[in-house]
Amino acid sequence: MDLPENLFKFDIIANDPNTHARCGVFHTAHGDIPTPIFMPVGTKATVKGLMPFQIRDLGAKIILNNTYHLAMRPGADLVEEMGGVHEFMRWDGPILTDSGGFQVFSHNEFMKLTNDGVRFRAVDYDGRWVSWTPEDNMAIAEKLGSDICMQLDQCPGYPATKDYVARAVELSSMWGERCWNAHTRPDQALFGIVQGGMHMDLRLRSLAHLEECGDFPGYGIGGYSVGEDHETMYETLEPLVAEHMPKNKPRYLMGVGNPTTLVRAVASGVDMFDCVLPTRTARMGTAFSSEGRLNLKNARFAHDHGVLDERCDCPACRGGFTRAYIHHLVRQKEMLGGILLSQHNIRYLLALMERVRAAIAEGRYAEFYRDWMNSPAANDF
RNA sequence: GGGGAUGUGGCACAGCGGCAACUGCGGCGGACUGUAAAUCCGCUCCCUCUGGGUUCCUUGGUUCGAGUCCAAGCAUCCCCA
Repeated sequence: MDLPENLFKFDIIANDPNTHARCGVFHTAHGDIPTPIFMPVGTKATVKGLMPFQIRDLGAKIILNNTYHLAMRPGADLVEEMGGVHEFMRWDGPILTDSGGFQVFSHNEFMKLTNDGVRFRAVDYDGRWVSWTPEDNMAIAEKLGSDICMQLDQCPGYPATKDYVARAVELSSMWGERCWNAHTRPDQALFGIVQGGMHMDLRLRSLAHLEECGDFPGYGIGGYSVGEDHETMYETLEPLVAEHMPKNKPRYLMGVGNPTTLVRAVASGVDMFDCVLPTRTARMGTAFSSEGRLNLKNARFAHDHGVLDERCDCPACRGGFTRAYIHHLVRQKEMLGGILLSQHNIRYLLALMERVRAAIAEGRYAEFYRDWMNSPAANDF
């Protein structure tokens, strides 16, 4: 395979003059990723309910898969045998695989640290104990063949004692180094992950260690949106990103998909986001809109002739599917309801990010930010 | 005409002497942030609501106490003529 010369380079196209926002392009073997960007989540090698061409038509440039889930089912060897995860799921654009650290550590009662890794129960599958080292995790990621893989990390929840978070930072740092040393696949970028909870000193320690142990082509920012309120998150997130993280590398705020948080985090200099929020809430009957969130299950939509959002160009809105119809689908638990809403919500976030990029490119992000914060939707997210 | 069965909250069902009454559906609302999630959680007789009032086809009875037992009536369903 011929690898492009600019592989994993991050070209910054514009820096907003009044905020820390920037727009750029990150180059991968399966295509360029414009930033800032939102990445739809397709945990088990599928964005639930959507065909790859539909995901592409919504404007998605990169999607997520999950190493842990795919390792459990159908197994990394099988995916490799089938030609890698792109071929397996028939998506030829960039793919980022999350390590599974989030999953492993979200069930603390079924997890224990070992000398060189973790043991945990595959609670969502057969419940058996699985042992993982950072090296194992890299081997799986390489078999899957994603364009970007994430280091194995420990994601502490909130609230957590500083001591506990400090240990998570130590462990994540050590694992980041081991992942860096174990990772060999040249067409796959490995991102380190900054942890440290709501403690600035721990965040900086985590970042410093990652910078020492390898030349990561990008950095994840983990351990936010784990139960803390928004202002608590911004207290450390904003200075961390705006003042301390390397400017020439993409910064990926993991697990955040609230539109208002996206807009604000971009102003601090975040480049990438992912979140299950648009797709999960879609399947549960919620639509994102310029009016805020709409719960399509509500009786008030039963006779509503309007589309989900007049300003939206998603298939559901372009197709003229009324709120009344989608209300009916959702209430009857018809598959199409979740499918239409998933497309709508993904499009909502991708369109938002398109406007974000345009605003940055034109040097008017401060204005965009102000307008967003004054919009009716801003307070509802 | 004869025989049998059943009547419980919007619907379907449970209940076999201590019940404002199990459960499911329906209805109303909420949650969802690197997907254990097309899931989960409330509320759903009335009121002046950490209490009170009326309920289980109707009426009467037995009992400290009846949706539950007895009697009569009404209604519905099934079988035989």
